[in-house]
Amino acid sequence: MTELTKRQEEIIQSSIQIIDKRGIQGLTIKNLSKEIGVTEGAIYRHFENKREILSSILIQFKDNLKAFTDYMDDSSLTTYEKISGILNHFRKIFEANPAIVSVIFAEEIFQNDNELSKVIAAILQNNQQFLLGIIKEGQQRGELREDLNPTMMVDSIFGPFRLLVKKWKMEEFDVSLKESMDEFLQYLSATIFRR
Amino acid sequence: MTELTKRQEEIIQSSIQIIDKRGIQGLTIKNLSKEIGVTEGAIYRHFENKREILSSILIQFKDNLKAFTDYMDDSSLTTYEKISGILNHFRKIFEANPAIVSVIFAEEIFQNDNELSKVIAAILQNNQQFLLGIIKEGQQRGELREDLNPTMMVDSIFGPFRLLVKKWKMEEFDVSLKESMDEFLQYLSATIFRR
Amino acid sequence: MTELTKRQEEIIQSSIQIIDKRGIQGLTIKNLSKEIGVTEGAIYRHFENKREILSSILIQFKDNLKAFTDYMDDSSLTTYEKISGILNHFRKIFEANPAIVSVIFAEEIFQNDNELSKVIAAILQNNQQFLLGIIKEGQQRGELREDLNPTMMVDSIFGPFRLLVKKWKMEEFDVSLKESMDEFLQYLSATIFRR
Amino acid sequence: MTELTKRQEEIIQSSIQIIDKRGIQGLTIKNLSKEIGVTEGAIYRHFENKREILSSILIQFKDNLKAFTDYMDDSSLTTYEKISGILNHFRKIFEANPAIVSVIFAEEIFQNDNELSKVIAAILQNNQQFLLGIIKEGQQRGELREDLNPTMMVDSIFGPFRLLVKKWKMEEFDVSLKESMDEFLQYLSATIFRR
DNA sequence: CATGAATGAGTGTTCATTCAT
DNA sequence: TATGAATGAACACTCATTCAT
Repeated sequence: MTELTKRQEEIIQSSIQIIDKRGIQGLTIKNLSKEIGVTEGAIYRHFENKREILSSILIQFKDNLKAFTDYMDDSSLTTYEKISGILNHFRKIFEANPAIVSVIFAEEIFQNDNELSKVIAAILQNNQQFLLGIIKEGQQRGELREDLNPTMMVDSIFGPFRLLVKKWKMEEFDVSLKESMDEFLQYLSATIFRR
Repeated sequence: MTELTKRQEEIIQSSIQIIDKRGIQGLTIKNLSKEIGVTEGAIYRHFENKREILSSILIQFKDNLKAFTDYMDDSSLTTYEKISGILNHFRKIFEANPAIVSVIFAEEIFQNDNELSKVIAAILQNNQQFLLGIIKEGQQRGELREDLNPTMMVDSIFGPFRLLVKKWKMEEFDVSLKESMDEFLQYLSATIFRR
Repeated sequence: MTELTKRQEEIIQSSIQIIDKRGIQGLTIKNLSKEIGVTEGAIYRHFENKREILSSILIQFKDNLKAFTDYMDDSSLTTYEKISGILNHFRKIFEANPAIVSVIFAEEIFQNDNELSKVIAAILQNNQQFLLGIIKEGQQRGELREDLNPTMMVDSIFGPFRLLVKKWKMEEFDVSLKESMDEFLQYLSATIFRR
Repeated sequence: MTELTKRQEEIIQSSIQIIDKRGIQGLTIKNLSKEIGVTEGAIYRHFENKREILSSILIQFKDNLKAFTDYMDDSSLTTYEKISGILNHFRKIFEANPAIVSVIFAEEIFQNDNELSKVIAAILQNNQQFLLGIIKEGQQRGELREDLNPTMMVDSIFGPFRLLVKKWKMEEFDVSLKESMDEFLQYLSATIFRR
């Protein structure tokens, strides 16, 4: 929502990179400022405090997602297209900025901070609700198996997807995320879609 | 492997509890010693340093798992019994000590430490290999669908399982883990098991 | 002495206000610039540094006082009129700008700075000398009791006066300063003036 | 009330000394630890934070005063003896530890901190109430002039007394505090006591 | 005149660890 | 075994001041 200045973008990007490489404990103002090439105090011209930096990362991600789901909602696609659309959207985000995986898939990072952990929880909740809607609709339309619990279906999509992404990161992008995701979509076709 | 003294057990338990409640950043020697009711120096009688405490947590968990998989290997059970056996084993561990979820399912905690993150990776790897073996056997036996990629099946078991456990924790045990797990096993029956 | 520009006046007024509200430690260039509504750098267009601001406050006060005592000197008033004249002069200054009390009656503020603490000491010294002259004259004229030590009389005027003013501030102007000062003058009449 | 350890006493004494010499702004944990000859962190073994140090100074002073006024209350002395008793008690405190004057007579120091400024206000209030009681009793007994406002009498005792003490400090103990105080008591005899 | 960005030194505080007792 | 005191490095953050624009 709020526009970020160039320096703010830079700080956020560097923060994500640091968290990715060295974990949340590695994200110190000193490390951050060194990476950017300014003094520690300079950071505080651009963000009130460290929390605000973390908060900005999450809000940015959240806004991005919101824009996507809004767009998705009023599109007339098949259930399969919708589900693969969501996963591909995430994939592109991750491919463009692999470091963000370490932030988004590690809610523990924000455990310290009540407000931030609420934002993370909200993101997760939103995603699940959004997918749940699509799945229920898919069942009504007869595109998805009706004998399966919709909530469980949501978990059986996001659960393995997370694992796939994490593996891709851990194996340092040896396998293309696209390929393993396509395989997963095929797997889904074979298990939860009707034929 | 190494036997732990009573104090060491106490330290480990308290550490897990603290990580659960306040995250890895909350686990300081000061907090830990306060929780146990000794001075900070006393901790160092029992562990060389903080790393050793973290390391002990992981090794304990790993050993426990190893014992279970060893036992499981030579048991003559159906594939369904094996898979549900594994999940139930984890479930019981988590129910007995819910705090450990926050440690085991948050690999990021150990990102700082190369050696520790290898241990975590090994645990994950072991679990996956173990389940993969069972699944391949299950396919050969004709108990599991043969048209599905076995590796993908592993992910589609562990992925949702993780989500289930996390939800159970986040919702503060409102739903019984047993119930939601049974539902998940049913879901698996309906998707990857042959009928 | 030196004429101040409008912005300089504004800076000084805001500084006094801040010291009053938040103490000397609250007077930072950041706070100051925020209060005025400019950036921090802008302050340095008008004063060389923070010291100069503090210095200006004192010098302004000192000049004001000097003008008054000069005027008083050659006036042909009774001792009572002179003493009440002084106290009323202060009273009017304080009533017009209550915040200045926190600066003028808190010499500790300037303890850091040798030069500034000399200015404060000089102001105090001047006041005392001025009042001492009036008192000695009053004794010669037979208007004041001659059995009392003149220096002690000075203290017994300025001492309670300070307390009165501080109480007036602390009680947030519930009692009128005028009233309590009149009472004090009556008290003086009854104790050090001859009848 | 709370007993202080030797180190705590040392920290408090050094703090008072530093405030005396360099003002509240000079009291930093760095300065303090340097003066004592330990590292900065070491301070925090003995006080939770800087506030606690300041707080301890005040509470110590307050307790000391309370003990004295309690003792004074049930003593059968003349009004003159009581008043001179109080002033001499303060004098001895100040002579034994001149630096404390800079803390006790500079309420501004604690302006930052709501709780601490309340303690200072309470000390002042207590003293005034205590003296007020003595004065009213003195008037009833016919030892003090009855035509003078008792509250004003309190101010006319504490006001000049403060000034006397400050002068003694500023002039670096050139004049003995005892002497100027005796002179002040004489002055009081001549103005507010009956003869 | 003022802004926006930066610096370098400093602030209070916390941390893992050590060690004499 | 444990305590109590300490260290040295790090932490997030603030400060007065400078300077190109």
